[in-house]
Amino acid sequence: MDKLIKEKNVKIPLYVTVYETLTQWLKEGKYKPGDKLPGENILAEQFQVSRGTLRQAMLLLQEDGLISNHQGKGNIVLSNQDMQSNGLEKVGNPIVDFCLQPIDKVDTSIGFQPATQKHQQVLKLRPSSIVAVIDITYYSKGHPVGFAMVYMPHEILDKGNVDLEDMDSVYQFYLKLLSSGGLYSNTKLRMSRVRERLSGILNIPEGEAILILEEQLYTEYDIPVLSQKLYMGTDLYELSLRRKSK
Amino acid sequence: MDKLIKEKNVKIPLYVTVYETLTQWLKEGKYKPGDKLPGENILAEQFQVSRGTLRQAMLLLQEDGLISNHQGKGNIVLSNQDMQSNGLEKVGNPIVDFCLQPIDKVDTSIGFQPATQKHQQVLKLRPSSIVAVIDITYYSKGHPVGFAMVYMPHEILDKGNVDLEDMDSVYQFYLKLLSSGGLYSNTKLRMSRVRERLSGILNIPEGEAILILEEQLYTEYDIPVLSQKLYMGTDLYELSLRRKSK
DNA sequence: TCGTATTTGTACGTATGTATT
DNA sequence: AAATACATACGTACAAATACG
Repeated sequence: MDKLIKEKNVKIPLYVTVYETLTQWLKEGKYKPGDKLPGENILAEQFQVSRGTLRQAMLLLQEDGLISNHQGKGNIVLSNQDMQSNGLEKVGNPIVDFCLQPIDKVDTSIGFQPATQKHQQVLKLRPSSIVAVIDITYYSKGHPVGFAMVYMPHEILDKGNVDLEDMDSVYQFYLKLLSSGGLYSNTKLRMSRVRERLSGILNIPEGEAILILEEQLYTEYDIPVLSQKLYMGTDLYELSLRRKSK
Repeated sequence: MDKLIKEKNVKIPLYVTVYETLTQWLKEGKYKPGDKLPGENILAEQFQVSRGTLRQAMLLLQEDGLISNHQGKGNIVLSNQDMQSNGLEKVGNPIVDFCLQPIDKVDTSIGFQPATQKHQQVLKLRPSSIVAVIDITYYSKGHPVGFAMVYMPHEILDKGNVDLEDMDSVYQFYLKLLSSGGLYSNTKLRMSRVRERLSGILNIPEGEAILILEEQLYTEYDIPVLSQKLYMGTDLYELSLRRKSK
């Protein structure tokens, strides 16, 4: 379990390489939106894999929203490939991903405090535990546009071999966590009013509306990794996502 | 294609019934968070299915966030089952689903207009097409809390056998569409300011901030079903969703 | 309209690889 | 080192939806 952030293994399953090839084909336009892909039997033979393996690749393509499968019809290339960007439904860094202006400066600071009762709950900590509080301010063109309050069990930071004196190293660790894979979240999104402290940080008058994203991140092992509150200034953010039917 | 809204077939695949049984077991607490489920071979034998079929059921459980699979370890029951509600990542009716107060009244109206250039694009219509504009106002405790502008190709409504004089019938059709399955969306979420018309409808002063969700819905066949803009009043909404790593 | 061919969906069985305990 | 458990991969067969003559 020492590898919260693990390197990819070199071993790549067959169905993944097939999936990657097919993705490439679609990107190249070898098959265009509306086209029917060759039948699964044919493709399987072309790739020299069994049909089952090929179907695993198809499933990945479908999850990406690249194709649509239908019994009797075939596998059809879909047209909405523009929206391939990382939507909100994927774990990432919304403050950076969805800002309408490029983030060009980041300011990080870190502190430590005993776990509050809420932290004990959502981060599954003991009362004696220490929680790292990472504050991150995001700037665009010299102005603050977003702010993050990240709560992380000290243990996690500890295992990450982070230099707590080097703020850049702390921020990089945070980014690496977010992109490390195998994470999922409980996320809540709402609007609220800017209050005292935030008003100073984001340079927004008190009482103004602001977008708040609050979430807990867990590993695939169900281990809490962090809890964070993200503040995004109005008018500067547009969150995109892909929704699917149940 | 006449069945944009289709009834479920009676035929239920084996792996789905297995999945449903397992879901039931977890709900009943037969296996608790942190527990390891019996091995796949054992479960397969219990259900009298092949291991492959059982694994299809496991995949569904995993997608629901109910279990986590790990090679060599087993299938572990996860703890975050509270958040089983329909998150924003699933197609639904956010104005109703995420309002902190219960919606107790809905006011629907409908009109028709030629497809604008934008509609022609996102709804894939010809210039001569007619678009239905459905306006829906949502009330809670006598006050308007949300507003929807739904644009739908006339064709879709037509196939739905909707009584255009009966506003309740129109709204029910809209709801049925949203829950009909096999849909996906391109969704954008942002904050904006209340302007003239909306100010009157939602009874909010002009210039106030408001949450806007704008999206296009498509069928699994890549056919545009509707384009809509949802307005949700501040402080009254909290959108929850589940994010996953790529 | 009705078969028939095509194509994907479901299900089984088997074997081997790889991670964890 | 060995046992256990999930992951990958192959092959086969039939069912069900669709397309087409």
